Amino acid sequence: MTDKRSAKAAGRTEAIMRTTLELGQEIGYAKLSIEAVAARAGVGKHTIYRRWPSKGALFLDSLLSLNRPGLDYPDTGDVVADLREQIHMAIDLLDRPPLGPLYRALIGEALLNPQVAAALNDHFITPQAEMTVARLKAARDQGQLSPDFDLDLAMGILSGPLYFRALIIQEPLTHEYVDRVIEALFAGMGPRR
Amino acid sequence: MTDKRSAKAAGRTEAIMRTTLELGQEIGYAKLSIEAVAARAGVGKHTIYRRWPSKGALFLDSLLSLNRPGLDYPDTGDVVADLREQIHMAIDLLDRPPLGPLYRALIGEALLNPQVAAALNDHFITPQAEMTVARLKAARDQGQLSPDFDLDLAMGILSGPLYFRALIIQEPLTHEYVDRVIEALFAGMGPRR
Amino acid sequence: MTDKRSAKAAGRTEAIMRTTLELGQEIGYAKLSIEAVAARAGVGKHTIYRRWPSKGALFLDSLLSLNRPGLDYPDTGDVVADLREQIHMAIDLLDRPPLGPLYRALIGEALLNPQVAAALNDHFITPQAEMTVARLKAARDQGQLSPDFDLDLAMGILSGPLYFRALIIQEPLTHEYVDRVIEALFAGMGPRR
Amino acid sequence: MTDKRSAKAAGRTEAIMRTTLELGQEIGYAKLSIEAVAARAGVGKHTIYRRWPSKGALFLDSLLSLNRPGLDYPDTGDVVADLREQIHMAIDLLDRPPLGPLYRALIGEALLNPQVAAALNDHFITPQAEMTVARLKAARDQGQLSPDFDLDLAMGILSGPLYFRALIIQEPLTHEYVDRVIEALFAGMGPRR
DNA sequence: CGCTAATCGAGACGGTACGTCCAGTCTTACG
DNA sequence: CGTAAGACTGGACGTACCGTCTCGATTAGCG
Repeated sequence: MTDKRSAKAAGRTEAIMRTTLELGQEIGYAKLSIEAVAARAGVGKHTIYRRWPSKGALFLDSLLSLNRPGLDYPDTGDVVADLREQIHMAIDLLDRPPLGPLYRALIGEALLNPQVAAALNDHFITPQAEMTVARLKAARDQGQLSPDFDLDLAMGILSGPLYFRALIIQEPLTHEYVDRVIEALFAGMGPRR
Repeated sequence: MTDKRSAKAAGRTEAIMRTTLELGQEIGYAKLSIEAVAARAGVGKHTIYRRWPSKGALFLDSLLSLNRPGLDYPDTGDVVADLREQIHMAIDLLDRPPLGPLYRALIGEALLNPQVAAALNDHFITPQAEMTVARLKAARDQGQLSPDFDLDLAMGILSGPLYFRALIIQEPLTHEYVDRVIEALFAGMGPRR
Repeated sequence: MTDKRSAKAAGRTEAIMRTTLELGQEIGYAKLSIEAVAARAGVGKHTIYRRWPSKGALFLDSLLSLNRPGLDYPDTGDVVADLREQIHMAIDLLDRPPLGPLYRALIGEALLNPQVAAALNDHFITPQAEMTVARLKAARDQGQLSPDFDLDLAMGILSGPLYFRALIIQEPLTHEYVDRVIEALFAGMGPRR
Repeated sequence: MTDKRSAKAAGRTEAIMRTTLELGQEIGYAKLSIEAVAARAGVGKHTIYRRWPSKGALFLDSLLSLNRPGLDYPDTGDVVADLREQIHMAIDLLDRPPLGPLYRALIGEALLNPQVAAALNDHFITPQAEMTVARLKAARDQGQLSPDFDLDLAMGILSGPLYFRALIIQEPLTHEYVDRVIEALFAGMGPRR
């Protein structure tokens, strides 16, 4: 039975993060200000600064507090099908409203602020990547992939094109594009197989 | 015969961009301010706002004014060798100091500011991608690649992992990693070749 | 012919001082804030900080911008009558609303802030005292006072009890009290006249 | 026999006041904060607020806790000598470090805060004035002063110039100046006795 | 002597204002 | 006319204290 103090503080923390997401959706991350979050949440600015060192850190935590569900990787025995399934879900969540624009802004902030980059990696990118790697490793262990299969490289070839298309080219991701990437990853693209 | 006025204006424009890069290297893009650039360049703020609508736009132009050299794609007849050559040069330029951190910040800004994103795409990303696509197309036309070779997909699989590693994972790129990506692109990664 | 820039700036300066006095009368000096003055005057905070280093300095200037009138000393030939006349006017102005409470607060601020104290002395207290001393000196030169009459001491004995009563004892000043002080100054209070 | 509770509480009260004076001397009254006093004294803020309603009240009490000694008026039979003696002592205490600056600040606070003004009057100014008045009254009763001698007026003429010089003009007080005021009080300053 | 109540240190909290920085606009004076 | 200089409004920054409010953890006399 946790103490009442924690209960109250946790409630406030949660309220701040909820308000951050709300405001973030309304006006966008770039125009978001700690001042406005504090005002909307009915909270003193210090209460926010006590918990997070910067707007980016607050925003990161707020986003991470959402996407706990659905991270788990299926393992049906068919590694290709599992990858498709999981990546389809991931892009449906991260590349579409309401989360898509916020996640894009979060990565933008990470590129400007090393602290945020480090936290983002530790709390989201790396765990996510490790799940993919783990699933691939299981497949390799089961003999579905060659013994010298390069797990990290495969992970990069799976994720990279999607991030590139979503963030750099700024075109929406489709399940079809994911499938083509997966296909290419395993089959290669010639010349002359 | 261009008038002297233009000459003077162009000189000023160049001076502003040079100062922007200087300051950007000293204090980082995030802490850069138009105020500071104007002061350092000995220029009125208005003179900057007359030329660029935002810090991001100024920064983009400043960076683009640098890397004109070396964009050209070689065509030795060996598409794999040419890709390696060109991509090695590209990452040497864009993923290492002094340009690396600035380019990273520029992409961060683009993710927060759609105008900058559009301009960055128009003036750098797309032209660069098109050169890769053009080189691949030439190879396809010469029969080195299968007729249904998906040019855009290949370009995404070449660039994506590099951007992913550099920007998201934030690990430095190596020639060896580039080579492994190229290898995988054409050969595929199993299962069972 | 003064330039237009000064005209505009001067107008703003005056508006700020007027607002300061308004707010000062409404909520009192202690609760006055630069923030509130700026908001009410429709002016950026920086515009105030550019002109005055502190709330006290702003308040001092604002008050001094008012009481230019009526400082002049009469000289009817009768030094006692002239002192009465002038001092009555002074206390009517400085010890009664609307100025009284503000002047009291100004002196309070001066006691807490040496910069304000110095400015107050230079711009009000000393000039005022010098006028009294000058009137006394004229009287001495005309033989109405003894040649070794101590001008500064007399000025202190005239002003001191009034300030003491107004500020320390905090009882209102009356013309009658002024008259008794003047009477005592010249006649002495015994023992044995 | 007072209870032990009081003993401990009194110790804490005393510690707070001691800390207040310490900090007041180090950084000045203006920069003093209840927060800082509490931290330095190792005491919760509440413990201070439970005892004093404001910074000014705390400071007043802290100062008053010091100058218990030396308030007593001598009565040697010679009223002039006694006044000199007592006033010399008073200015030596109140117009010189370490107490001088603090006393000055206290009066400044009183001018900004009516509650402090009232408390200062009740606990220091009035008792002190009454002692002077009492000593003068004794002299009058003994026939050393004329029967219609105005006691309050005399007190004002004694104290006023000293406060005026110390607080308004901000020049240090000297025994010699005190003597000249006393001399003028009794003898008057002309014109033509 | 043990128990209820007060007091305490610590410090979180909502709030106000601070003094600074910069954005983006506007004005003036120079060349 | 374009410019350097810089004043201007406005908004947010991150900090400092205010005075209030829990928290447990000591004490306190009272039963």
